[in-house]
Amino acid sequence: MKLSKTGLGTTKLNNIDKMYPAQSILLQTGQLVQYGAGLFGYNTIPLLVRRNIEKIITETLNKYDCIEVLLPTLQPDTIWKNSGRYDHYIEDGTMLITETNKGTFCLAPTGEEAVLEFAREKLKSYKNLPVTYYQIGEKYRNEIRTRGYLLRGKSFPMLDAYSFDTSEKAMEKSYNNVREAFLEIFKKIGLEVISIVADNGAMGGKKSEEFMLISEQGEDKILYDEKTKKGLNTEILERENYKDYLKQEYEIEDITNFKEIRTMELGHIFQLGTYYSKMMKGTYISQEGKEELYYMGCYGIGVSRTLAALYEQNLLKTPKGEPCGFALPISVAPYKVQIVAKMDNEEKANLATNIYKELQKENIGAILDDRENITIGAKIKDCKILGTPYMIVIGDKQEGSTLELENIKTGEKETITTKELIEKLK
RNA sequence: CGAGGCGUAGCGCAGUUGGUAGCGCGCGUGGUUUGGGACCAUGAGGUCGCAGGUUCGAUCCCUGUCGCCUCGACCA
Repeated sequence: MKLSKTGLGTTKLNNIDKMYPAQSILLQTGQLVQYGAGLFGYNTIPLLVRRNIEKIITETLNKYDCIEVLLPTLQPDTIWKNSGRYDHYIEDGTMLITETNKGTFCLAPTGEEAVLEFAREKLKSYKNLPVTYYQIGEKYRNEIRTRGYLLRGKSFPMLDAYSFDTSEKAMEKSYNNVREAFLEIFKKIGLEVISIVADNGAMGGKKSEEFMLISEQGEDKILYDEKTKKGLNTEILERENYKDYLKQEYEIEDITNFKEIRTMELGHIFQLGTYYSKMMKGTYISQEGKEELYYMGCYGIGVSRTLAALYEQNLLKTPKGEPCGFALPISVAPYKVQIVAKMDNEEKANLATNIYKELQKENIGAILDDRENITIGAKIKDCKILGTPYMIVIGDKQEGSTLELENIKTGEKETITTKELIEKLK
């Protein structure tokens, strides 16, 4: 990507939001644009980071034998009336609807109804099971109160997955399969996420766990024990028989050593049992020729929330402690290296352009800062604002074709040839 | 939905004890610059969120309303 073609100018940061500094920088620099509470437009780099997160999700889930599908986000109201959730979601204002002369349509806040419609078409026999479907799609929730910009919005991309099984035991197996996949996904993205006991709601079903990132910016309060790495959402304590629940399902007997910390919920998984399949008549024919209900599980990852968490976690600060940008992990950074060059010097401009072309040839994402009439100092600062992990400066100090590569996060510098650079970033 | 805060130029903010507005950054033009956000000159850009009321006159006072942010409640 050539910076001169992106429409991005330089922006001096000022008065950064203390609560969410990284997102504040994204907004000030035009990388995110806010349209209203919980409604955002994405400029190119955050969008590509988001795609990379989605790519990690899909590749990992595929590896774990999950099947990618796409369900409509605009759905006829009938499927919500069939499940019995229509009135509930309308009353509490969560679901957005559109009235037309052909009936009422719902913007889906979640996908259980739609996926059951989908499953019924094909999963008619025990021979078709088990199956775990998943999709990444925009979800719409008219949140009463949005929070933390991307952390809780009204329109947001979410990964939602649903497993279909013939028995409780099989459901548990599918659940654990997705659970493993989720842990792998967060690890690949570069976020240290813990899984903790969550409330499984009024829906019945046995287990439910949340994938939490420990962060003061989070809105959840959990009790966590660092030694055993076990934790639970404090909402559990409101249940009558929480002690039995913790003991039976999670082998947690004593929580006196657990400390209260704040976290961001990035993922949530549930064993649903037959709750939805009963309500929506989701059945298959068993080996004995009988009609039986699906055992279901459902699983979600908030993609935009994960994106926001990623930026916030990789915030850079000046020596004085002022936020000044971020350096994204190489696994999700769409552009690995930024080439900052003195473009008014033909020799240096050519060197920069050649490196850029070589990297392109090797399919390594690179940014060439070819904007004219911007001082090199400003370009160097801009590198931090875009989140590029590595930087090459071709300026007055440049001699020959040996390059100086700087790791933006650590500030470490090394001299390197173009060949070595390609090897390193491949 | 309860409580608090804030709406003034693209962004961040001043300000007017009532006489229709400024600063920094950014943006345009000309020139000098170019290694950790350069400088000079010059220029453009605002129904002071919206609607009523009080007043000779309201961005400022009053009432209402909308929007945004935070705390709480809520959160498949």
